Amino acid sequence: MYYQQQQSHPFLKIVVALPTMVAGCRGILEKGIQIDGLGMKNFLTYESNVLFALRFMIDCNVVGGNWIEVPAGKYRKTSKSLSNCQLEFDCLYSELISHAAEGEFSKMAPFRILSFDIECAGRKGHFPEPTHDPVIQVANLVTLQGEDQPFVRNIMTLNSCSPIVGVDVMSFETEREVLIAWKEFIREVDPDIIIGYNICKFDLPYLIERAATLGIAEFPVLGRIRNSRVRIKDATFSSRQYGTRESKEVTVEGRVQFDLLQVMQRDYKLSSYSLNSVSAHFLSEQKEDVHHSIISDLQNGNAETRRRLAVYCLKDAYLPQRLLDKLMLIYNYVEMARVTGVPLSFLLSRGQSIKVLSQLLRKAKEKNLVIPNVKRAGSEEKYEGATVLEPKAGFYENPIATLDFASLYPSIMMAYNLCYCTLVTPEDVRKLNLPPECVNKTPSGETFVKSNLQKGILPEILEELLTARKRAKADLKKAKDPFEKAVLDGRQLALKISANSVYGFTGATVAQLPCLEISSSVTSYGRQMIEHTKKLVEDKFTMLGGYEHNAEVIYGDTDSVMVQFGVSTVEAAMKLGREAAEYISGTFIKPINLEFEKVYYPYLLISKKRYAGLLWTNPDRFDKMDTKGIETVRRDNCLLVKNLVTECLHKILIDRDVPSAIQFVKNTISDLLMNRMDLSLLVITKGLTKTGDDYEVKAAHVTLAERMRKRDAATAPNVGDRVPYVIVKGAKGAKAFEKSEDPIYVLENNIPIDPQYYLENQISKPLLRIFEPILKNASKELLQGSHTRSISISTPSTGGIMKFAKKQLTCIGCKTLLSNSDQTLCSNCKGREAELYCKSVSQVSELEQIFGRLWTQCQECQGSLHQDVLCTSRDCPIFYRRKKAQKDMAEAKRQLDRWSF
DNA sequence: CACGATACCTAA
DNA sequence: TTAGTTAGGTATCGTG
Repeated sequence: MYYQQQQSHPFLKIVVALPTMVAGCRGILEKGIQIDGLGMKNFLTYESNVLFALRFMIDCNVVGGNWIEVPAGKYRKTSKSLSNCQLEFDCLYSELISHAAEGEFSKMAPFRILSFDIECAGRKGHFPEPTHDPVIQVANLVTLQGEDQPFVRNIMTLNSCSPIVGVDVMSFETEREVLIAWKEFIREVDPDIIIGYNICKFDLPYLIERAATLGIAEFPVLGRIRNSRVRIKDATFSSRQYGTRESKEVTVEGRVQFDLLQVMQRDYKLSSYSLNSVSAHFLSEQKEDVHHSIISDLQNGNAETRRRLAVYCLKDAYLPQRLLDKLMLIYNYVEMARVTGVPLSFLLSRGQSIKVLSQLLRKAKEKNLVIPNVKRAGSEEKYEGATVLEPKAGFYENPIATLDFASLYPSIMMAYNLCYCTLVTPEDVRKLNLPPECVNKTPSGETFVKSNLQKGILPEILEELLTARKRAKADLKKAKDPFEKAVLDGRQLALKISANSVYGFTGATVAQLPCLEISSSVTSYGRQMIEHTKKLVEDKFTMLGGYEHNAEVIYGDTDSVMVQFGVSTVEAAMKLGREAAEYISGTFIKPINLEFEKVYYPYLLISKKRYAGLLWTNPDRFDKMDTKGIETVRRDNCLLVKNLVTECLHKILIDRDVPSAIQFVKNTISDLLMNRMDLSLLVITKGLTKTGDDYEVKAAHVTLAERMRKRDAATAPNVGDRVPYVIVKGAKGAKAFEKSEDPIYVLENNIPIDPQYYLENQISKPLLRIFEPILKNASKELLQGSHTRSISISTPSTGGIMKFAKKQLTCIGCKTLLSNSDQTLCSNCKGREAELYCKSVSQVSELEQIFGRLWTQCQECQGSLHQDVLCTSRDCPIFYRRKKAQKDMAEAKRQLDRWSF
C-alpha cells in the first residue's frame, strides 16, 4: 500500500497450527500487546484475512479447475483409509506439481456430474415440510463431462412404479429404503459435481432434514471424507449486483454443488427464474408445472400415476443437465476459476471481489509484496463517477456514428500506472519531492508514480488479462475441435469480465481493500477523456476544416460518443467515424484507444441511457434493432407493454411506417379495453429486494407477497424472488398496491382485471415517449378516439359483494337486460331465433375447437396424449390461454343451454 | 395536487 | 470472515 521508496522492509511471518487461530492471533496484534520497554504496541497485520483454502492454493501456485500432478515415488498409500475416494494416498504438499492450463492441461477433466431432483408428498394445501412430509421419488442422471448422454438414468420411488423405457426404476416399500438407496448411490457413483435446480435451498436440505426426522443416522455422509457428516447452515448473500438472497449452505466435502438456479440468477437477467421459464428461454422446451398439491394424488394413485410422477421428476433432473450443456457452464466456470485462481465453488457462493483479491494476492506474492489488512473504514464515502453527455433528444433520420473507448477503465489504469503500490500519499508528495516527470497527477488530484519508479500490480494484472484475452481470441479463431473452442471462448469471456471488475474492486468501500484514490482517479480521467473527445470531434469535423458538414456530438455515456457527421449514407458515416477514431486515439497515451464501432440509422434518442436505433456494422445491411434502457429491455414491464413498444419501434425504425404503428397501437388499446387480452400479457414482475419490514413504502409486489404469505407461507415469494402480479379492479381511487393480485389466483377465481390501469399507467407514457419525437399531437392521435371508448364488459366478480348479487340475464341477441329470467331474447329480437341459435351453436363449437387445440398442445408438452393436463405454469402463455378458453367455452355452453325448447 | 423519498432496473 | 462501481430514468407512495 502506497509507493515505498525503500525497496524492502523487514516483516515477521507468524505460523499457527490451525486456520482458526489466525483470527485470534490477528485480533491480539491489532488490539495491541504489552512489550517490555516499549509499552503497549499494536500492529497492522498483513494477509491475515485470507481464507485458508485460498491461502493454500496461492502458496502452492494452484488455481481452481487446475491439473495437479503427484509425481511417481513421491506418494505412498495411506495406512488407514480416511475417505471414500477411489484413490487415496499421502503426499507432501510441496511435492505437488501444479500445471498451467495450457496444451494438454487446458483440457477439461472428465467430471462425473450427477443431476438429481426429488418429489415430496405435501399434505393437502400445504407445501411439503421435511418434518412431516415424505420424500417419494428421487430421479438421478449421471453424465461424464463432455458426453452428450447420461450413462446412468434411474428413479427411486416409494411404492411401485410402472416401467419407463431407458430408465432404471427402483421401487421401495419404505421411505427409509429410498433414502438409504440414494445415499448408497452417491457413494457408488462418487460424483465430482452435483447439479440440479434449487438443490441448495430445497432438495439437499430436504433430504437431510427428512433423514434426521426419520432418524436415519447413517444418511448424511454424502461427501468424500469417510464418516464426515453433511452440515447445513442458513446463509444469506447480499450484494448490490446480485441482490439479497437467502439460501442454505450444505457442506459436502469433495463434491462441488452447482445449482443451476443460482447460475441463472447470477448470470442472466430474466423476468422469471422458474425451471420452466428458464428452459423455455434457453432450450425452447416447456416443462409441465405440476402444482405441489397434485403430487400427493399421483403418489396415492397406482403404479401408473406414480410412473407419471416419475417421468415428471426425471425431466426435472434432465433439464438442469441440458442447461449445463447448452450454456457451456462447465467450460465457462472452470475457465473463470483458472483465470482468477479461486476454487470453482467460490464462483457461485461468493461475490466478485474475492476473484480480484485472489489475483492480487498471487501477483503480490510473485513481486515479494504483502497486502495489508486495512480496517473496514466508513462505507458512506462516495466518489464521482462517469460523465453522461446531455442528450440532444429526437428522431435522427441520418446515420449516427458511435465511437467507443475499448476497455476504458482498464486502459486508464494501465496508461497512468494506477495502483495501490504507486499511489503517493499527500504527505509523501511533500516529503519525497519526486520530480514531475516521474509522477502523474490525476484530474482528481491524486499523485501516482510512473512505471519507471514502480510498476503497479493492478496494471500488470490487467495487461496480462488483456493479452491473454487477445491470445484466447486468436486461438479461438484457429481452433477446430468444439471442446477446445468452448474452453477458449469461456476463457476469453472470463478474462474480459475479470479485467472489467478490477476497477470496481478498488471502489468497493465495504470490501477487503478499498482505495478510492484509485477509483476516483480512474473516473476523473474518464470524464476528461469523453469531454476531450467531444471537443475534438466538433472542432475538427467542421465546414471550416474542409468537411461537408459540421459534426455534432448528440450524446455520449462514460466511454462513448454518438456523432452526427451530417452525412446521409451509412458508408460515409463509417468513413468519418473511422477517421475520427484514429485521429483522436492519436492524442491519448497507450494503450488508450478510441474505436469506431457502429452506426445507428435511424436513431431515436429519448433521454440519457435510453435510445433505440438500427445498428449497422457494415454498410450493406443493418445487423439488428438495438434498444437501450427503454421498456423493451426492462424486466419490470408486462409483456403487453414490451410487445407493443417493440412492435412500434419495429414499424417505425425498420418498416418506416408510422401510420401502421399508430394503427397497431389503436388495435391493441381496443383489444385491451374489450377484455380480449391474454392474462399472460398483463403479468408484471418485480424483484422482492428486501424482507417485508424493511420496506418503507407500500408497493404492489410487496403487499401481494405478504398477502400470499398469509394464504400459503411455503409457496409465497421470498427475498430475492421475482413476484409476478396483475392489477385487478378495485375501489375507486384505490392504490396500485391494493389492487395487485397473483395471476393464478385471478384465473382461478375469475377476478376481473383493470384495463384502465394498464392503459393509463402501463401503456401510455412509454408510447408517448416514443411517438412524441415523431408525431405531432401524439397523445391525441394514440390515446383518444373511438378505440378507447369501447368500454369492456368485464367478467363478473365472484368475490366480495358480488356473491350476494343475483345475476340478471341479458338477451342473447342484443345484451339488453331481461326482466324475466325464463326469457332468452328480448321483444326486439324475437323472430331471430333461428339465426341466433345457430350463432350460439357455432360459438360453442368454435370455442371447443380452440380449447381442444390448446389442450392438445399442453398434452404434447407433458409428453402424453392419453392423460389429463395437470400443468399450472405461471410462465406459460398457453396455460393462460387454455384457462381462458375453458372459461369462455363454459360460458358459451351456458348461453346455449338457455335455448331450451 | 406538488414534490421529495423510495424502489426498481438499467447503461456503462 | 458478507458484500464490484456511479449515473440516471421512471413509477409510485406518502405528506404537506
